[in-house]
Amino acid sequence: MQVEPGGVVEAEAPGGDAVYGRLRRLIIEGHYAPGTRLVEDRLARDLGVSRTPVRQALARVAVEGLVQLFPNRGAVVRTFTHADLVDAYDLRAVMEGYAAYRAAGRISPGQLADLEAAAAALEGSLQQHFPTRQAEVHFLVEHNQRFHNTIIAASGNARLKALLPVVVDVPLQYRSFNWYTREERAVSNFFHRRILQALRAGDADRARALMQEHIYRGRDVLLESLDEHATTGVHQRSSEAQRD
Amino acid sequence: MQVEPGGVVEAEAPGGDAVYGRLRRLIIEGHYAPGTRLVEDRLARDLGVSRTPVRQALARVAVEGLVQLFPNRGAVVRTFTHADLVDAYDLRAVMEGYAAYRAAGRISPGQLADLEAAAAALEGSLQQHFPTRQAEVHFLVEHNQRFHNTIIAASGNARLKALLPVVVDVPLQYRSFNWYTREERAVSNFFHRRILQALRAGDADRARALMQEHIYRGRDVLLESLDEHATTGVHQRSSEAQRD
DNA sequence: ACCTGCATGATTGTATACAATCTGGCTCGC
DNA sequence: GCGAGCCAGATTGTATACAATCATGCAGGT
Repeated sequence: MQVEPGGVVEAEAPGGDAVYGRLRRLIIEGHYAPGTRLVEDRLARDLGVSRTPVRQALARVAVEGLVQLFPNRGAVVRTFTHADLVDAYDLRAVMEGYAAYRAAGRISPGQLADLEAAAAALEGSLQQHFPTRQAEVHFLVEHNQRFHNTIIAASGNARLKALLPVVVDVPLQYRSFNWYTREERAVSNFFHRRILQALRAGDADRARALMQEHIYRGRDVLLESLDEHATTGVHQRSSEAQRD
Repeated sequence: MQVEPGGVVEAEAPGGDAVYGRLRRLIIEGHYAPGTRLVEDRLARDLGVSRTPVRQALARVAVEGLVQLFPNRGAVVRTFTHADLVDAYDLRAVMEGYAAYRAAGRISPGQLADLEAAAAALEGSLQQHFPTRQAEVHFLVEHNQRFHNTIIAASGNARLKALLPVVVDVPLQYRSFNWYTREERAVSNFFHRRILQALRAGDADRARALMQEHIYRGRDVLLESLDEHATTGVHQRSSEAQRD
């Protein structure tokens, strides 16, 4: 979540450099596929700057876990094994479940309205026509993030808000499978509505349970899709770097 | 936790630079107090390297949240408000509670022995004499980390293991208050024993409950101590912006 | 007296040059 | 024919120089 132009992790951290945000976005959106070797010189040319800010940005995304750094041997876009994805989603379920639990007692009317709007946008998108598949995924990701981010913000725990992007921001390439079928999207919308309802009622336990199930469902769909396609370089050996 | 010389956050990331680990340690151990402005040139001289690796390291600790970066105005060691500490400990309770829950079904005999040893070391330290207060705190921190890290490792969730240091690694300055009184240390040891017992029995729910209470207790003691001392720049509102 | 605007010093952001290290293939010796 | 050691290319790690940006203090006008 939170992949804004100045896309930052720590709630505030506005700066450092814009290169960081650009690189982060490129990785998350899949322009550099998992397993790709990131040579500093090449990135520098791609981004139109020198190696210095590139190195900076690489160090930062490495802390987030989006790339792996090998001493004296450079950076590689992190590949996620099956187990990695399971771990990430399990953890996310715990953390966002906790966020929903806390949000139940604190969420403001304005935030409830935001949730309502995001849920409605996602529902409306089922009838909407998009020029490209990519545009559609972008739309879905954006409003889905809005929904989840609003709940996280409503939890009132700044640390949680700052930390969750690191858990959630897995390359889009993986996540896009979540909405592969219309049926799955309908199920997802169903959970959004139920979560919203629980938050309105102030039912913390139920909000958590629903959120956790919502996330677990996302995990299962993702893993099934990956197993079917079996491409996408999920189990790709890191030694094999794609040149372009 | 995990403040080893090569101290890294991502489980693997061995390199990048050693400067990162050193800077990280300096901040965590309180050599640079919260609120201190970190001028690159000065750090470079302190660490005996040029500004380049220092910048690198600053970017990384900023992602972790140990320092705040202000564009064109440099870095400042992060100050923790009362609310920040509450948030961090709440989150830690959730995450480590989850770790304990999972560990209950998976922990190995070897890991149980490690826990036993760490708990025994902490208990023995009550009768032990230390040359300085600092040496004592170091000993306590080390074995306490060993205890907690073992459980986290036993949880079998790599992502959790990689992420927790970011939540837990708050400047030592704050944490050292946790063991201010002998009584508090005894209580802490009591919980270690009970947690160990629950893990041995494979009682996941109980392990989680005990771990959470253990952490909440740590939080309370810390906050009370801080309120009493009221020094330490906790509520320090330096010129820089508070969080949202 | 106070506010505005500029000059100056300090500090960050970027680029480039060079040293250290690794990878891969080749030769030489067995 | 085959393996150990070395040489060359590529790439990372570090240092230094320079440009861009910001804070501060002072002067001058209203």
